[in-house]
Amino acid sequence: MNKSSRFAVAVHIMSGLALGQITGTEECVTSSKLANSVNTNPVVVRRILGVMRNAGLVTSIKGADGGSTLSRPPEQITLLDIYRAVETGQLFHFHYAKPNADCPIGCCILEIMQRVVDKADDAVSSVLANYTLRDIAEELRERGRRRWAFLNN
Amino acid sequence: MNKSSRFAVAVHIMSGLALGQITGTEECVTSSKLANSVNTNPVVVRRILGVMRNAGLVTSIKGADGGSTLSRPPEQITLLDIYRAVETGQLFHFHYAKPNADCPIGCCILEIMQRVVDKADDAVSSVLANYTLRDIAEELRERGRRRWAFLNN
DNA sequence: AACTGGTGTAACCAAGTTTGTTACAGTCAA
DNA sequence: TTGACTGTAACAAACTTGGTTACACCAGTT
Repeated sequence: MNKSSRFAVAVHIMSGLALGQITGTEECVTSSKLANSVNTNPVVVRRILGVMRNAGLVTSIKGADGGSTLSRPPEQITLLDIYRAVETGQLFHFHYAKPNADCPIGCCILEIMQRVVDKADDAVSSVLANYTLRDIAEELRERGRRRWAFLNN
Repeated sequence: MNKSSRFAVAVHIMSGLALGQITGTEECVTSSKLANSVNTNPVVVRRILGVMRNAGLVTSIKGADGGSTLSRPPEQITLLDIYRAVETGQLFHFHYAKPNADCPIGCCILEIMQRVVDKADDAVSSVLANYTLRDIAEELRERGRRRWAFLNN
């Protein structure tokens, strides 16, 4: 499958924005802070933020005290939105040289497989559509609380 | 997602074996013929056949008049079997540097995402499990018949 | 016994992808 | 004007993928 971690990193970043928002601690987060959380370079974060921005999921503010925020409330952004923004193309790839059309398999197999792939894509989409950024941010907050409680015992 | 076409090529190859089997025209197919249908190099086909063989889906015969056959009847091989054989690892990858654990997001996000990815994996698996090689080979045969009829009109 | 047409597998290359990095121009608030 | 940001280009290193050549081995056929 996808050897890219972009989706995971994008979810991480977006969860960070959502968490800052629902806790009211930070509405506008810099790429540096996000990069520190993800453990990568700020440019990598900005690259992904750019994709989110193009998809209308994120708004960025330039200049000092700049940073990024979610364009919509976190309950209105699903993992499917992020997935669609970050992953182009379908789940499986057919990009090898076109099969031999003069052959009972080559002539039709791609068409048949396309139906299967479409169904698989749909299945993944409906799973991802079930999770909103609010769900994830709430869970992160809850876990944070428990962690904090544990440290104070 | 996966930028590899291995799954599609593997399904193509296995469908070829299945079609030869249900039509009774060829029980044992050479990598050359398969490569001609896929439109690639025989070594590429043999590479994938090797994976299928390791998964117990295919039996190969060496020497002149050699080739490969399905190890089980085509109705007992699903696209999920092929997928599992050919694709290692899960649907989405987390392989970037481990997130910052001293952070309310970094500490927990991977665990949360893992649950999502598992569900997505399951969803894809149940779609793929619905298709057997017999289904596909029958459809190829049917299409072949129609094609033939059209040409003879 | 030699030939022929297959398999299995290693080695290599070119192309593409992905991530990290540096560099730099632009923007905005203090 | 300075400082802290963003956006983006350019580049490199690592890895993956697919195609190719090469070659040892194997089993019928002659």
